[in-house]
Amino acid sequence: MSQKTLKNLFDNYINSKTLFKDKNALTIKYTPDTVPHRNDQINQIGSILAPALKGDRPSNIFIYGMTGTGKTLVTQYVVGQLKESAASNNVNISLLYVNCKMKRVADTEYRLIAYLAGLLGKKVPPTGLPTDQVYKIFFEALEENKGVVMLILDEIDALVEKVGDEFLYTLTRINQDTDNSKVTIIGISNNLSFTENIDARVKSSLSDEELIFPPYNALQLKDILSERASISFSEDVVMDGVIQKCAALAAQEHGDARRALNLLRVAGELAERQNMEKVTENHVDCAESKIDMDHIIEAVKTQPKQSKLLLKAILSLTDKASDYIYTGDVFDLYVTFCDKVGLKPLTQRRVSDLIAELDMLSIINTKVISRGRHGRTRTIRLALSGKVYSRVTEFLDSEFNI
DNA sequence: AGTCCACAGGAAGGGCAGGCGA
DNA sequence: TCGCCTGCCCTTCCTGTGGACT
Repeated sequence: MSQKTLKNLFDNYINSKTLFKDKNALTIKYTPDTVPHRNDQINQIGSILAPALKGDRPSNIFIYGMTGTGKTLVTQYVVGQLKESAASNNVNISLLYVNCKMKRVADTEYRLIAYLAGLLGKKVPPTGLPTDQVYKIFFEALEENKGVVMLILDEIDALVEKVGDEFLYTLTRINQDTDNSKVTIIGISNNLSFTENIDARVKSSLSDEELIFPPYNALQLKDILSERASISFSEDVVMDGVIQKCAALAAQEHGDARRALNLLRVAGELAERQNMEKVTENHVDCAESKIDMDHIIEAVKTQPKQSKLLLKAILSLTDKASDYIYTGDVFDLYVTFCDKVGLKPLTQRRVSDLIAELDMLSIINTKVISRGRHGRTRTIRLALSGKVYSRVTEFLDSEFNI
């Protein structure tokens, strides 16, 4: 592209009519004024938390539901309203919200407690202190804090899976071990069978109250989308059927509202980029494959070098063999690749874990099988197809000159 | 019925970088 | 500076195992 045409492109962009009024309303950060189809849950959580307004400690709550069923949104909505009422009645309520999946922020016990202490205004170094020291700092901060503290632990299942449930036990004991503080823990989990694997003591105190958020159906998704679309798009931009299609696609995927909103937003962006005046169903189709593709490509790009090389070995083998390939073959080829690139190969044990990680990311599909005399192993198959496959191959080829 | 393969995957611990207080 | 602490990545060592083969 010459520099002149690039200037034209920018000029065109500035002069083109934008399809969006307020794109924010289609992102997950946006908190709407009302939450449709969640009245029951809002009222339940509201009545459980209401004692906080009189300075009492509400029961702990545990909330389950698949991604995009409104758990976080509803919780933040209720807690936000509660805080407003508290403020106008001169009651002190503190909110501590953490997403336990946040990388490098709250993905270990130490970091979680350090982050929480930070929210209460106590600085804790990112590393270096013994864990009990960090707890001590956090507890002191709680004691100094007059009033009820609402501790919202979002995606708590991810953290427990990673570091165990010990920290939950410590947290649930806060109210017994400290004098002034009144702490209510609100746990939010995507995993419905989460509490099956945690300590019984933790379980009983953590889930005083349990709530399950059912998936949205296509009609409910359509309502949600219509409301957000009217805020975010200019008038008469979204064609008939677009919202219905987004809702239907997301409903197939366990009723995930986040997915539905993403689809609509990306469809709008695609239409805008093509200088179209309307968003059509066709754009939704494109949005669907774009979202999936971006997700995978991003995952591949952010892998460490060893994983990328391993993936390259898997790609090369699947090119040749039409059927499954096995851990042993992959490891051998990976080692020769390492040799060529001048990288020290990892052990088979470690590679086995890396393969499991690639499986978790849905880049490959694996299954543990027994081949009788030929031992137990994992069958590995690429989970990429078409455009995604060629983009990944392209990227890995440019990364390694083999 | 017993053997044995080729790994899976758990447990423990080493080495490193980053950070603390003394 | 030193000793001690952390998380993270990795290795070493180990036990477990489904089913083809003997």
